[in-house]
Amino acid sequence: MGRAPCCDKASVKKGPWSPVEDAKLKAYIEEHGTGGNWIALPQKIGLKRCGKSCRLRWLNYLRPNIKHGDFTEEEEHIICSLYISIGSRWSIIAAQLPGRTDNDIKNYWNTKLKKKLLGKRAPSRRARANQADPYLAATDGNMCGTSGGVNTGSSATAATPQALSASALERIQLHMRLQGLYGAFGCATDNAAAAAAAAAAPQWPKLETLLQTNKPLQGSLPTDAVATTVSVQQPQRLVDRSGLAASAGEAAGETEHQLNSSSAAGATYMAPPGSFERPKLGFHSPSSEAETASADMAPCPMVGVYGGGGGFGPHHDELYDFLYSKYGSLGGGVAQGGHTHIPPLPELQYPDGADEKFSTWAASCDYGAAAGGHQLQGEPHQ
DNA sequence: AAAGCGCACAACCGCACGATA
DNA sequence: TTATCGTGCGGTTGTGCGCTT
Repeated sequence: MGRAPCCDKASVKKGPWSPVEDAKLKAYIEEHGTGGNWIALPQKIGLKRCGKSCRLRWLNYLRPNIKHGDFTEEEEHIICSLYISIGSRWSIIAAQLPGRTDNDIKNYWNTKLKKKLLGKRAPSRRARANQADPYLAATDGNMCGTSGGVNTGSSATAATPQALSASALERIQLHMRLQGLYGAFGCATDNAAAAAAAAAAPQWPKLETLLQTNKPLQGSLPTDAVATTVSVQQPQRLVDRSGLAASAGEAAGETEHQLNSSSAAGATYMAPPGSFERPKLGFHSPSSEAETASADMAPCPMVGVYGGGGGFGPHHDELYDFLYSKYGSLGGGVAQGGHTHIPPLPELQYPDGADEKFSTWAASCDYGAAAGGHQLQGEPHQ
């Protein structure tokens, strides 16, 4: 059974708002409020607009104290941190940036920040219309399904065993880039350089650091967002943005190459010794939050805290499903789900001297590494 | 000069969810 | 309990502008 449309699409005006329409809407709402009914509002004031359109226009452009224009570095930093933590929950991110709207942040992320941090250019829409998704192509269709249509609609779209959303992949890349993981683990051929790169990479602090510099965060995040924010390490050196940007820029090409080439070539996320069971993702309770806050590096909540319902949202589960489906049958691990076609992978090998750093990362990462950690091996594996 | 292209931003679309009758 | 409605959200598309070729 379909839903009735929210308005008569034949009789509503679409497209850009005129100053007259803006003035009407603004004047009415400032005097009467929305009346709790956006659908009825346009009729009341004689606008040939859909109620949803009115709401969007008010929330994004007409309501007081809306900030437009350039984002500050601090804002960029918060967006980046929260994106890594909670994914594309723009409304939650927007709640941390007074005056910014979710739409604004979403656009800013998609058009500027993502490119700045991940160092990749989004394919043009023409290109997107004419060619397969670059990641799909680069990964033999196994790494992620992204471009238009694949992941349309609800954010709760379940990941297929072999598909990873663009958002999830971006978060892995971001996290890895910020952690300097590629320097530490991406290529085992130069351990000294890798260790140096890892040492130079920005570390991730516990929640208080962010709270101290971003007061609105406190008490305003939904439960799961708080949990996730606690669980994921915010960039520690809030002062080190230039370094962050620089390392992001420097690493961009190389990282992209490594990720793509390793993925494309049968890539070796290397399973840790022992089984790879899929732990249940769960909330980080307030009590465990207090517990983790006392640690120098806030540990991953998936370590030992799997209880309860909820979770870290579709992106986390999606990531885990992907990893699980790909490597669940390895190393004597559980073979649920019938993913028996997964080819055997080489034995686990940590690069010399990297195991300590890797386990640190694995313990503090919530991308599915908590069950023992996974490693992106730079050397292609066929 | 003009066509092609990329980018940024505004707006739309469809779905999920909660409230309510 | 179920159908309907309104709202909020995230993903996608449309469009105008500026730069490049």
